[in-house]
Amino acid sequence: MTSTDPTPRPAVRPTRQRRAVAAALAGFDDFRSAQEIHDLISRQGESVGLATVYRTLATLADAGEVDMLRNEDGEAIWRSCSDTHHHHLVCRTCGATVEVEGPAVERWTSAIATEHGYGDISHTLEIFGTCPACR
Amino acid sequence: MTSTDPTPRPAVRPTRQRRAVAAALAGFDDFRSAQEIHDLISRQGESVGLATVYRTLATLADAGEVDMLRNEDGEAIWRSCSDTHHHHLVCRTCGATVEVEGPAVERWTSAIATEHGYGDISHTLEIFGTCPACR
DNA sequence: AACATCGTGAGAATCGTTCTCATGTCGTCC
DNA sequence: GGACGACATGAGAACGATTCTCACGATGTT
Ligand SMILES: [Mn+2]
Ligand SMILES: [Mn+2]
Ligand SMILES: [Zn+2]
Ligand SMILES: [Zn+2]
Repeated sequence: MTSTDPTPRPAVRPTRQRRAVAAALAGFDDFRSAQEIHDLISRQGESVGLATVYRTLATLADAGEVDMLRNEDGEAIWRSCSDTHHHHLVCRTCGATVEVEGPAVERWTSAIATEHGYGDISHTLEIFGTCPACR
Repeated sequence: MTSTDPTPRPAVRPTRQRRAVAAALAGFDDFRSAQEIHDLISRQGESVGLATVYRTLATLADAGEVDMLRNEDGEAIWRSCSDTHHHHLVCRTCGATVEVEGPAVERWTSAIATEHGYGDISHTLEIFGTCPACR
């Protein structure tokens, strides 16, 4: 009783621009803004419109291939990530990022939510600090 | 060996505008944007400039009297809060908010940070869901 | 009352992000 | 390989939240 493909997605075409964004993402470990990523690409000689960078990042984020979070100024920052649920420990100074997991925290959030009658839960959790290299 | 006042703050003057913002904040429990708060004030017959609303909210946030967080669109939203460290369980539909505390989570975040050599830690944690009234 | 300082507001300016739409590219079927 | 419909791109305009400017008002202190 295997169900048929439930989502006949329009199919994402492999374009030069998308490859450029993917390549840029592969080149750093910390979180970068769309504009920084756009600059990185330009500096590598390629040309990709800023709007396309935004569109591509949004697509990748939907697909769960990149994480997007907001810095203290509210700007969206992005980086490629593993495909499992996780959170981040981010250096406030240099941006160095560690992916962290915490089953206990996951359990706690859903317990709290249930306790108050909330359903359909999601959560955001980011830890900021100063990394060993920046102390 | 009591030290002298380390911070001779300029003293915040009690103005009509600041009272209006405080009164507006007292009128709701959920998170609202600066513009919504500005509208609330106007609707109550008073007139306070939008820039002043922003300035007052920022001051109150610095003083720890209001919480500011960002919704999924990155907009800053605000509400008055208790003076102890806490997090929020927010209804995605109506905004109903519950303040929650979790000593275990606090311990976990600092443990994780220490484990990776990070210092001077802070963190953000928000839980979103659908409240009982909205299910 | 006079003065120094702080607060306010209207509108301009910022700036990240999204939208428009004419044009380019991809995949597919002949 | 040419034709075609769908998807993708980019330049610039448009948007929208937030901040800045600066002339003017309010506060509190002597
Ligand atoms: Mn989690
Ligand atoms: Mn906490
Ligand atoms: Zn660092
Ligand atoms: Zn609700």
